[in-house]
Amino acid sequence: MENQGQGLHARVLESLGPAITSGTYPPGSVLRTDELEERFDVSRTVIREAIRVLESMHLVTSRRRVGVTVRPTEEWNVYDPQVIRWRLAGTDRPRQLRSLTVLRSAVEPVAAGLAARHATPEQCEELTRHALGMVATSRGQQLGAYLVHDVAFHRVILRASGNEMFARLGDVVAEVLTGRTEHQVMFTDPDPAAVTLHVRVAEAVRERDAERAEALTREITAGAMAELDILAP
Amino acid sequence: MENQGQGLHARVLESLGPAITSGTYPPGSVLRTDELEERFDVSRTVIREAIRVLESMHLVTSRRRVGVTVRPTEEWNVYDPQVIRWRLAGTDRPRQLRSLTVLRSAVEPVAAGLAARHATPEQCEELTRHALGMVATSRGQQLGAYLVHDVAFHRVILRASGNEMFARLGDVVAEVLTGRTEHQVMFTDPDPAAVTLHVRVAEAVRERDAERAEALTREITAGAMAELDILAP
DNA sequence: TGTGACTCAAACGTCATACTTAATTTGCCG
DNA sequence: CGGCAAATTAAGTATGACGTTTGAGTCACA
Repeated sequence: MENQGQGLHARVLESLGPAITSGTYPPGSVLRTDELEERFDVSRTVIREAIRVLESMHLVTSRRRVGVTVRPTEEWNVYDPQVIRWRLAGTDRPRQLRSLTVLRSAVEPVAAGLAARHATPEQCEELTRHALGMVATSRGQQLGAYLVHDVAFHRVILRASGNEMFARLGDVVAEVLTGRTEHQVMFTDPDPAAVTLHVRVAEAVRERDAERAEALTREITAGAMAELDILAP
Repeated sequence: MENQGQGLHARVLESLGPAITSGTYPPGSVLRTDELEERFDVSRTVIREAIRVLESMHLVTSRRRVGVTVRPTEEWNVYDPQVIRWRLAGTDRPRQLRSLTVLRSAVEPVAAGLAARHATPEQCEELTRHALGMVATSRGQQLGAYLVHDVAFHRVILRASGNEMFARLGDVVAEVLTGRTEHQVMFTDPDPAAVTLHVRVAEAVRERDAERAEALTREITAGAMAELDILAP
């Protein structure tokens, strides 16, 4: 992740954002700028800029005479990568991982189907390389190296789909995969069946078999959901 | 849409945002704050707050000694509702409508399947009501009324899925549906087959038949893609 | 001629303060 | 009791001063 921008306003954000998304300030809570000013020991300017950003994420609204109010959860911009990161780092990480995994299960199969139609030869090669990398690192507690290939594989699929909306979910998928490895502290090696599926998806894309690429990816995401005890849709 | 926030910074945003997303300032362009200050005849405070928001959308980066630089398209937060709205209002609206429709085709069927499992009786009732509303307004140039029911129907599906990520796509779908009606200036009444499909989806959800709800919704989104000449995945 | 360190200035970043605007509360008066 | 007006409060805006980073140009030296 490239985050952690410079500047005081970023520092304030990195404190307020998680505090809001984790429920430290539940919806309806009111913050006052001069209070924050004092708490962070920064000028009004800085606080206001941070507030503006939170406002653009629909985490808060700012109204005269009343203060900065935390908005209800349903209104948050849950697709904002920053918000996703904050929530994954917070208390409802499990819930967050589940909803993101369901999203994956909807998007990735379709993306794989499109990738089979649109992937460039270079992308096919990348795909194969990462799938083989997964095979090579799937045994012997090389979870770190495995994760790198896994993330790269899914990123290529999403990018190769040719749809920019899908492509931008690469970061989200990366977070989910990383989170899964770190969270459940995968002591065991990855499921061999899943590894094989990735290899076969790479094959299907290379052979321009959209149907098969989609179906195989559906199996992968179904596995991911099963891991989190989400009943298959 | 509830937008068009108050305040000067919002006014600046509503001018800069579309200008950037439409390519008036292509990636790599550099803006200087004092130049903007003069152009909009507002204070630095206001400009800086607008810049912070654009920065949080990954539309620009602000660097010392160099100015505010427009970032490459691939890095934009294309899921930000504001950005979506700006792009839909701009020059590459057709391209935008296509990628959003592809996203719909991935998400909505899965959402419908989940809705069949999780929808409350109230939601089932809403669904039926809007489906019947679509039937009632599907003939005789009542496109406005039809659109209202159509949007509401899809919103309920997404919300009833129980997945917050899906639920938040309600606005996006609304934009797409509205855009379709307005853009292609639908003079003709809606396709009767599509109307029927909505009724059947409502039925399937009511009867808790996830498989059927998903399959029927897939037909709906396939139709939407066909309208835009997107080859079926 | 090429390279490296040094200086300078441009542009953003931060602060302090004064003033403006709008919404809520209070309280007066009918 | 009800409605309207004034006071109050907290955010919004403007402005001048100063700090910080960093790109670019310069100059000396090998």
